Amino acid sequence: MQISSRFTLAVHIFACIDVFKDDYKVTSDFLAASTNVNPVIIRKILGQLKAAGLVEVARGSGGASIPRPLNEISFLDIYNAVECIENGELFHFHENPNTDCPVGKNIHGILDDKLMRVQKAMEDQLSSITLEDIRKDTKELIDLK
Amino acid sequence: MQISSRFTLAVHIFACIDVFKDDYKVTSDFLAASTNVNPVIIRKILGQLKAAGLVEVARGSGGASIPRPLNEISFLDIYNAVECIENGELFHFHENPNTDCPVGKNIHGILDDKLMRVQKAMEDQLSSITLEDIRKDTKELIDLK
DNA sequence: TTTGTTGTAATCATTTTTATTACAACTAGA
DNA sequence: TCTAGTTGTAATAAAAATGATTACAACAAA
Repeated sequence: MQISSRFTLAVHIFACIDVFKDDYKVTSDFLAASTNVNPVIIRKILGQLKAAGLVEVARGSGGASIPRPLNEISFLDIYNAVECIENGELFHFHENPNTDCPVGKNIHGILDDKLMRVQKAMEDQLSSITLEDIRKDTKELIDLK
Repeated sequence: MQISSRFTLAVHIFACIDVFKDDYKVTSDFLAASTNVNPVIIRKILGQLKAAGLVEVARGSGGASIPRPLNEISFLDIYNAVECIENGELFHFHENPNTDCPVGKNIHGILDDKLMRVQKAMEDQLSSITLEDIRKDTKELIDLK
């Protein structure tokens, strides 16, 4: 199954905060309007990003901001903040393989290192992309039009 | 969310077919017993693998077999056969970002190439692992005990 | 004190996964 | 040819995850 839209939503949120930080108070309603997603969903994601120290959210007065340099926030940081993958494992195993079967008994052990390599390759790529890349590309596209 | 256990199940199925091919008729019930998964699920996965040309299943008399050399079947082949990811895209986007917002209008375009790189890295790793690797490791573990 | 906002609980609809029952179609062997 | 075992598939259900929505207390600034 696909990786939850929470991840792409989170990147969208960051892009909005950065683009509009000087001209608007970027509230959950503001972000909901740009993403076309319910404001409560936005607030949940902001809560996860806040817990990971990736955004600051002003209680009461409202508005989100980014407390760190954009090049210090990677896609992997965001992914980890919002994904909540069980055990941090990308691949799901069937629960109770038959331990009386030599294959059933060993399948997890046989696959673990290989699947970990796959997951690592993906996470390495995620960590190579930062919000600074997004900022540049966004600016370019906005200036263009 | 995690990648469906259909993938790890499929690898388990291949390992069983190979290990037991000389001593048993490897039916969906046999595989269900080793994986501890319902035989209908096994038959569905076998159907997907068959459609991809990765296994042969004997209608009527029963039993599955692998028609190709193990080193010619990669994890990516299996992943593609059973995953059925929508559009083949690993990452899910929120549906209707606001096109009146410069960020909403461009977010998909901005992210596409970057997310494709991530997906590609993962798929490249998947394609580097074959059933021959599984056969070796399985044999080793079984002989050991 | 008013106004706008956040954080969060509760509920619901939808989708996806997995399990399960049932049975027609099929094949090999008796 | 009949029987027994198996596959393919439909139908249904249960469980889990996602996302939407309503509601409201807590909060902070003007």
